[in-house]
Amino acid sequence: MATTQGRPRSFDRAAALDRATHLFWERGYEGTSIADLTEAMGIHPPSLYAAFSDKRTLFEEVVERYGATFGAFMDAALREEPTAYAAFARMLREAADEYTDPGHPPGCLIISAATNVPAAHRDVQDALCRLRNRNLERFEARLRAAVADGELPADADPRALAVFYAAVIQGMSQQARDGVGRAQLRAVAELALSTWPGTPSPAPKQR
Amino acid sequence: MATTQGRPRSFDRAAALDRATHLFWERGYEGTSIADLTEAMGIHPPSLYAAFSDKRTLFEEVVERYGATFGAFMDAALREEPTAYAAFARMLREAADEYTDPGHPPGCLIISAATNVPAAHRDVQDALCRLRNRNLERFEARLRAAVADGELPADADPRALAVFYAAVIQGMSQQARDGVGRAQLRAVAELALSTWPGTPSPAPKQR
DNA sequence: TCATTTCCGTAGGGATCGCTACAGAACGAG
DNA sequence: CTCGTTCTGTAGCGATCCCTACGGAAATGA
Repeated sequence: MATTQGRPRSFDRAAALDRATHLFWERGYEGTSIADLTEAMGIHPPSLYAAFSDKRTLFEEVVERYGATFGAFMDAALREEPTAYAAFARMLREAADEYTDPGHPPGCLIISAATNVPAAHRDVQDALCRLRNRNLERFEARLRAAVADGELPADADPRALAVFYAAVIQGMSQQARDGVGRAQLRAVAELALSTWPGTPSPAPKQR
Repeated sequence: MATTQGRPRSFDRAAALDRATHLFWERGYEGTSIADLTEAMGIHPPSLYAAFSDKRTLFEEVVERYGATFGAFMDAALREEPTAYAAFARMLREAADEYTDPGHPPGCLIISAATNVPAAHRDVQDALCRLRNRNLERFEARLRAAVADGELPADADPRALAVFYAAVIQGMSQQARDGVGRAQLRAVAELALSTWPGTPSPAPKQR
């Protein structure tokens, strides 16, 4: 009964979604046309619309899948690491590696795929903005918990630290897209970590 | 002799350029159409093309003017401040104020106006990328000079510091576009400054 | 085999894109 | 005044945008 009736789909839906992810990642929502997508998928428009509804819905599915795979390292770090410092250290270091992985486009799709949009498609921009701000709130919550736990001093500002680390990560994505290499992004991660409140200034290679 | 022949232009070219700057700043190159521009300028397409050649050339003039006005604070800080620390401190603090100025769109046009681009217009994206990378090299040159002067320790890494501060500034632009306020961006600037090599880690108040 | 269901390729619709041909309008020069 | 020059509005070009109507093709179920 699980078998579908009618003519079966002649292409691999998951592979097609991968191609779409790659294109949206590289050129953004507006920069990727249906013609680009169908050409990369090796299909024709009606097949795309039958499988993915429309461009907007396809993009949503791409973003969702991106968050569950390439973007999952952030949630994992926040969830798995025992201390806030370990979580942010892991996030920053993995971001440096992830954003410069030669196996896919540089940078982060959620950060860069919908920044230039006509007024009619503002909702796409807003959707990614919401995802970014949700991440920012997760950062802040984790840092607030660290203050409550005593891991961070009582006068530490969780909101400011959250915005700072989010800004560094977004800046790393932009730098990766501008061609900065992995080693330099790793150095950026270490510099950002050296601001951690209470960290002795002789960090890895100081003094 | 300075008087022009023929029918005079019926609109203020500088004011029209301001409107164009505002639109490109807010929606980016691809997100802004000729119809958007002519409507905001209160003119019709032939007038725009007579005054600004074409969309690409208009955008270049907008970028140039932006760099000479809103974006000039970076060059000014690097040129006018006596020490590298003072230069970067001023840049970061002025970026926080500039990117959240309610008098114009949030963030930086050069950072965010051409990130999602179809393959055919890649050259616009590349032009802004070159501007960003040129800034990055200026950062590095100033930091390298600070090492040579003895302001920074000999084992400081000018390239890594340059990428770090550039990333923070780009991240601040993105955060401003996502709605983060001026006070929080200022806090981000102070956190970024606290990584300055040799700075004592407790730096709640500067100057 | 036949009916049903679903997908595929062709072909194109309606809207918008950047841009421009054209003719009339507003100026200076003579 | 007329002439030449430059700008302005109308109107529309070809290309591309996202999307879909349509009929044939390929599968299942009877």
